Order: sequence, then structure tokens, then C-alpha cells
Amino acid sequence: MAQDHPKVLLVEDEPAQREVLSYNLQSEGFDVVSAADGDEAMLLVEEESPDIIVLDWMLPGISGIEICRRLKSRSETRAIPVLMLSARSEEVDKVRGLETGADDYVVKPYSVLELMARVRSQLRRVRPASVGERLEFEDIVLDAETHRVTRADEPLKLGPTEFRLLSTFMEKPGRVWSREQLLDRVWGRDIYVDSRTVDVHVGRLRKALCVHGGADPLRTVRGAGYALG
Amino acid sequence: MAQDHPKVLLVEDEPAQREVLSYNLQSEGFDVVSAADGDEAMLLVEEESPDIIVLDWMLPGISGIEICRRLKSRSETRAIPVLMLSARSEEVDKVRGLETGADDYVVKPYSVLELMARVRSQLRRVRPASVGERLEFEDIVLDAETHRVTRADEPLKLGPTEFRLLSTFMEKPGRVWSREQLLDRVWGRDIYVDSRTVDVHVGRLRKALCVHGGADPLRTVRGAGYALG
DNA sequence: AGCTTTTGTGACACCAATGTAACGCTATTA
DNA sequence: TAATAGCGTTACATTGGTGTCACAAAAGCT
Repeated sequence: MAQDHPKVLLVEDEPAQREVLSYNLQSEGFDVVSAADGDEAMLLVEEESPDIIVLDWMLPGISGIEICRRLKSRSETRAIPVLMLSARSEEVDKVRGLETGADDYVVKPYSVLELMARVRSQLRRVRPASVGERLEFEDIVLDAETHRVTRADEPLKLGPTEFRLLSTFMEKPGRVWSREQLLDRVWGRDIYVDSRTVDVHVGRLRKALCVHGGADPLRTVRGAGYALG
Repeated sequence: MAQDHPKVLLVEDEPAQREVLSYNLQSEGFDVVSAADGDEAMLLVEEESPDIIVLDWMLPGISGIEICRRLKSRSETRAIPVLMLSARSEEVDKVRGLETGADDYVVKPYSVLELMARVRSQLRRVRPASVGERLEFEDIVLDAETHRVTRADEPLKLGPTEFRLLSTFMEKPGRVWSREQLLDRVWGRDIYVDSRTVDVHVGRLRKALCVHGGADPLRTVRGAGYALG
């Protein structure tokens, strides 16, 4: 199940600053992951899939603005909102920050209260960003925007988990996903669920997909996991 | 309505300031309407349906913050983003500004460049919002002009919130909106309201739509949100 | 063939998500 | 000023999805 606490990736090289911010964010109820430099940040973006990134402008290694650019150019599933922090107050920086893709901008010294308000504000904006996408595989069509799935033009009824599961499979037809990968992807990281649960849901998904009598499009790869097609 | 140039309502009592901003906004390609005080502003909101409002905090007549509050309580089609200008730089003001319903906040003396960037940033947020005058879905007709809704030619009675809610749904029939997205669009950013409140209003909207005995056109998508059709 | 490991699946207790009535509050209206 | 309408919250009922388990079935292995 999706964690009810939004995950914040905090990128700040100054340890004291990082500490303070992390503490404050946590006491506001966020899950916080922090990085000290740009490289670590990019790594954690992949591994942790944060809901929002609070990003210091000045960083050793990859600069904040560079991170921003890379994030926006990723053909990733969803755009993660970026809140940029900076010690430089010149207007040019601000503009460049916003137009490079930062979604908001706070100049140091900022007030913690303000920062919190802005983080909340950004989160509310894009939170469960439904990726307006339409996936197809053979006669199966999944529309992320309307949350509708059809097979051979017959509407299917899927539960939330089955929907996410199918949507994962359809993202890369043919790819074999291990149970652990599926747990990460569909259930969310830091969730303790027996990996056999995946089997059960794959079973349920199969039943739902075949309800109007088509062939089973899911393939079991013994010892490895499952795949579509 | 001409979509290409977003319309900005500029509310600023100082003529020189107004002139400068208006000029700059126009040369950025915006349509600009300006007001010198709060009363005029409220009037122009009705008449011009701006896409965004740039609002000075200190105004003769109705204060900026008061305008903000009134805007949020109106039964308009959608929440118009408000960018607040202020000469007061205390953090408390900022937070209060955000939580009163302003969507962003710029402290004087601001740079014109920064202001432009923020205006664009806000517009990016809500842009694909239709300013549509008349929306239809099946036998439901919503007239934004007259604020009237009919179903099967029978007039319906909706409260302001239900009206905005329905109008959001009708903008993109079939699309699933999460509770957070609905809060954002219908209630406005930075209004901290429990997301269960959405459920209640959807319920009220349902009751209103079915009052003459039609089928319920709203779809509940478990774990995701609501959609029309 | 026997035996072991992996996967399929029905049953079920549990709980999270949703529907809804009721209530106190505020703003608007008469 | 009194009355009314709309709002946000809460509490409770209800539904239906979920995770786990136990056992059956299938696939490897020797």
C-alpha cells in the first residue's frame, strides 16, 4: 500500500543545515531521505522515488541546477516537483531556477515555516500524479487517465492492486519481473508483505483478464518471476 | 474565448507601479486588465474571467487578503490562481498569505523578471483549464456564464462548491481525479482541508444530480478518486 | 517413479476505503 | 437581527479489497 507519508529527498551539502531541515520535515510527518551531493541525489532519486525534492543550489559535484535539468529530461514516469534553495538572491538565478524546471524557489535565509508551507503546497499540487498514459498490449488497453482497462473492447473490472500490477507489466511487455521488483513497484518500498502475495494477485489478475474468455497473457517464469507476453 | 494569450488581472493602487507591471506583462504576451482597488478588482474578476490575478497586498478599499478570501468563497468554475505582492517581508505574513489562499507570494521590491517567471509558473500549473462557457455531458448541461446546471432540461440546484466540482469533472469527462487534485482545483491551493471533505461533497453532488431520478453519472475509483462517466 | 521445490488458488479473517447522516460554525440573506 | 444556506468535520455503517494460510497442482531433480 502506498505510504501515507510523502517522501522528501533533501539535497544539502552542509551537515548542520541538513540536520535542521531533516528534523523539521520529519516532525511535519514526512519521510526524509537526504543526500550530501549531486551524485548521491541522482542515485537516491532512482532508488527511493521521492514525492518531492528539496534541492540546494550550491552543491559539490553535480550542481543543483544540473540535477534539475537531468530530472526534467528523464523520460521517467512522472515529474517529481523540485523546490530549490539558494543563497544567491540575484534575480537572474531565480528566473533561471524556475525556467529550468524548478517548481518553486526559496532564498536563504528562509524561514522554516515558509519552507514547510511551500513543500506542502507543492505536494498537494502533483501528489498522486496520474500519469496520463495509454498502454496497449495485444487486445488489452489500459488508460491511466480514466483508470479503465479493456480487453477486446470489453471493459474489465480490476482492483487497485491488480490495476497497478497490470500497468507495471504493460510498461515493458515481455520483461520478467521478480516478485521483489513487483513488490517495490506495485506495493511500494518499505512495505513488509510476503512475496507469495504477489502470486495471489497475479492469479487474481489472470482471472480478471480471462473473464471474457481470452488466453492467459501472463507468463510464469519458474524461479524468476512473471512477465506479460 | 481566445486561448492563446492568458489574461492577467493586475490589482495595484500605485499608478506608476501599475503602469510598469502592465507594460511588462503585455510585452510578455499576456492580456492585461488592471484595477486600482479591491472593489474594481472584484468587479473585473466577474467581467473578465482572468486566468491569474496579480494582487497587491495593500489596497484602498478591500484589502488584498480580503479579496483572496472572497475569491475562494465564490461559486466560480474554478479557483483562479492568485499571486500576492507585498511590502511586508516578515515570515508570518508569507505563511499567512499562502494559507489564506494565495498561490504564490512575492515580496517588494521584487524584480520584474522574477515576477514574470512566477506568473508563468502559476499559469503552467492550471493552464489547461478550460474557460469554457458551456459544458455538456450526456444530459447534463453546465453553463458557466449563468452558473446554471440542468439535467434532462430540469434545472438543478447546486451549492458553489458542488458547482465547481461538477465543472471540474465536466472539463474532462472520464478522467479520474484524485482527492488531492480536486482539492487543488476546486478548493484552491494551500487551503488545508481534510481530503474526506471531497467525499462528502461528491456525495452531495450525486444527490443533487439524481434528484429528478437519473442514474448516478459519477464513478468512484477505489484507491484513486472520482470521475464523471 | 519417488521426492523436493515452486507455483496456483480457494477460503477467510481483517481492515482500509468509501457512503452518509448529523452537527456546529460562518457567511449570507431576508 | 433572525433565519437560512453552505461548509468542513466527525462518527458510524458498509463494502469490498488485501494478505495469509493451507493444501493442491505442477515442475524439476535424482
